Amino acid sequence: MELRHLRYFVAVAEEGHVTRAAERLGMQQPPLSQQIRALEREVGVQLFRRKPRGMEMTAAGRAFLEDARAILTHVDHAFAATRRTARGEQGRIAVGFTSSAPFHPFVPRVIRLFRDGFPLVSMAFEESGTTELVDALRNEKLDAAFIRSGAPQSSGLAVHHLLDEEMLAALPAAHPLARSASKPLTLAALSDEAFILYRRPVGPGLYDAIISACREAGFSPIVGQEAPRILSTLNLVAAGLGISIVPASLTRMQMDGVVYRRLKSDRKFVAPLSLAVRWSEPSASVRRFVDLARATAKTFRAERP
Amino acid sequence: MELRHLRYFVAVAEEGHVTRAAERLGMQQPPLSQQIRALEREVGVQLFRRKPRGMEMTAAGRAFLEDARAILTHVDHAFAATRRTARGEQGRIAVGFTSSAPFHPFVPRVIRLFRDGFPLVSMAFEESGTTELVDALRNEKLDAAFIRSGAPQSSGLAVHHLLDEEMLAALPAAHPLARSASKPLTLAALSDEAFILYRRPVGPGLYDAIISACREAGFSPIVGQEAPRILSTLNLVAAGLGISIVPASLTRMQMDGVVYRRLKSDRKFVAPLSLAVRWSEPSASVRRFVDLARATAKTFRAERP
DNA sequence: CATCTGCCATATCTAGCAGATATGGATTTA
DNA sequence: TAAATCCATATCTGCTAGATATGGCAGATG
Repeated sequence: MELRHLRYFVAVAEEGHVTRAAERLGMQQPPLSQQIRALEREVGVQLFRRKPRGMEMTAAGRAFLEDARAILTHVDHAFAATRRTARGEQGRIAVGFTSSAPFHPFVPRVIRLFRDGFPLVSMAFEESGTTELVDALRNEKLDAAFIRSGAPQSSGLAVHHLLDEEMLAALPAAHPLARSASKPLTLAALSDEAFILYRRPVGPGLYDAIISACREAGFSPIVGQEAPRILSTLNLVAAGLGISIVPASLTRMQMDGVVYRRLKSDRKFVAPLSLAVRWSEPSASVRRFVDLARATAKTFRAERP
Repeated sequence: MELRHLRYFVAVAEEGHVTRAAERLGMQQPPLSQQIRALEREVGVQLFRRKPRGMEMTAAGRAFLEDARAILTHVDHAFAATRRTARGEQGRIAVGFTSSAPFHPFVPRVIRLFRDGFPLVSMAFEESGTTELVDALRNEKLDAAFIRSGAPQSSGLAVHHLLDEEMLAALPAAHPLARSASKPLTLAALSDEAFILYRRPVGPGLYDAIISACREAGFSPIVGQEAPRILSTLNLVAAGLGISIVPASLTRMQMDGVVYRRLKSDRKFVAPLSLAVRWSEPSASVRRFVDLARATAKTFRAERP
């Protein structure tokens, strides 16, 4: 039993006439007659009554016609869906991001654009620290992740740098350095402060960037507290336990008791935002997502140099 | 593209290994490899990644696997459903009956037995006069009908006699002849009465039977009223406009103002109940229904001779 | 490092069968 | 009654699915 039997059966059922059905199928009547017979023998049921002027379906034939049509339609739909999947227009993508990434208007913008462009691709989201995201990528639990690392030393992953975000000092509102609103601070001015930093094993990217920048400014920062999430960091600053250095997009978070200050340094002090994916054979949907993110980043950077 | 391509694809997808899938399918590895290639060429999508130790599905391949499985399952179900239809275990049957037929316990019993025995056969019901039922049978609107005729002269129909039902006189409660409860009436005793009869074009079976019996008793009945339905007949009797002769099962209808009397005659005065179907190629479900009705009638007659 | 094993791909051959062609039988139409 | 219509059966032929032979590559083993 093959699909051609179903195609032949449907044609004869719809025409009610073997010769006309054969024309429609582009073949001769006798073999079509024989194929219908073969089908009846295989099902073990008489599907048609032969009349002097055509064929009339039995009740069993009518029941089979419904199924035959549905099956042939399903085959067409299966082909189409498979092609859409291959083109990245359909499928599933699991995206992760660090806790600071969603504050940046870029990330929601990429997600919106992707959803608008590929409505048949279902998206799942996960928020975690960088280390966990990298593991999840490796384990194929996630397909892509927005992270704050410039270039983690992770084999099997491709990290696409998207953009850099200015880093600001986050100070307690009552801090003396919080008063001069218009003058950027030097890092050196913070050398005696207790720093509240994002926990390194969770977010190595930001941690390392801050340490490195302070080293370059001539001091090793006093780490007073480590916080498990970016929001905990700001909470501790608001409580007056110390200062921190955070990506500028965190200012979108109206946090009482925290004042943000720009930083002046010899080299632009920025936090990178990158998209990490596995090197090994990304699906077409993932490739589409990466391409869109990179194109959007390019546009974003052009809009605000 | 044929079903065998789907069968081959599913086997390879499930085994993740061409050689093992070929064994499972009872063929050699090279032609299976070629057929998978042919399928990929036809869909225009890479469904597998070839690895040194087996095959790994792409995202498109995974999408296609779901569809392929569903299609193959649907084919199996289509065969099974078609066979069930041919055996009369599935399908549809439209049954009609005259307005007096459902009062007989036999009819609901047949319907219940059929429903219990063939739950996959859907049933539709229609109530009408005999003439209309016969037309509907001819027009293939109905598949079977319970009628009151013994043997209508209708070409193309087969009429299966099921059982006979005693006829009773239906009298107004205040009628003088209503008083002697235990003695059967002779038909001759009703010769001066106005008869209320079921309209002949609607129900020729009962009408003719009554006229014929009266003729045999030596008189021609005075037809005072004709009624369109059996219930109308009893309503007019209750109103005192005349008497009627009705099948005994009508006594199950508790009608105020009507008294039923048995009739005494030289020949048993009965109303037949028959099942009519088309001669031409009844579906298996209809054949099943007829067989069940006849077998049930035989049982019924044995229970009450 | 060389050799072996495992596994898929390509090439060639052969048998089976789908479709073409010829013919026949039954019914309907003119 | 003859011709037309329409499905069925028989025979033939070309195509392709599957069998067989062989090759290439990667990984495992000694």
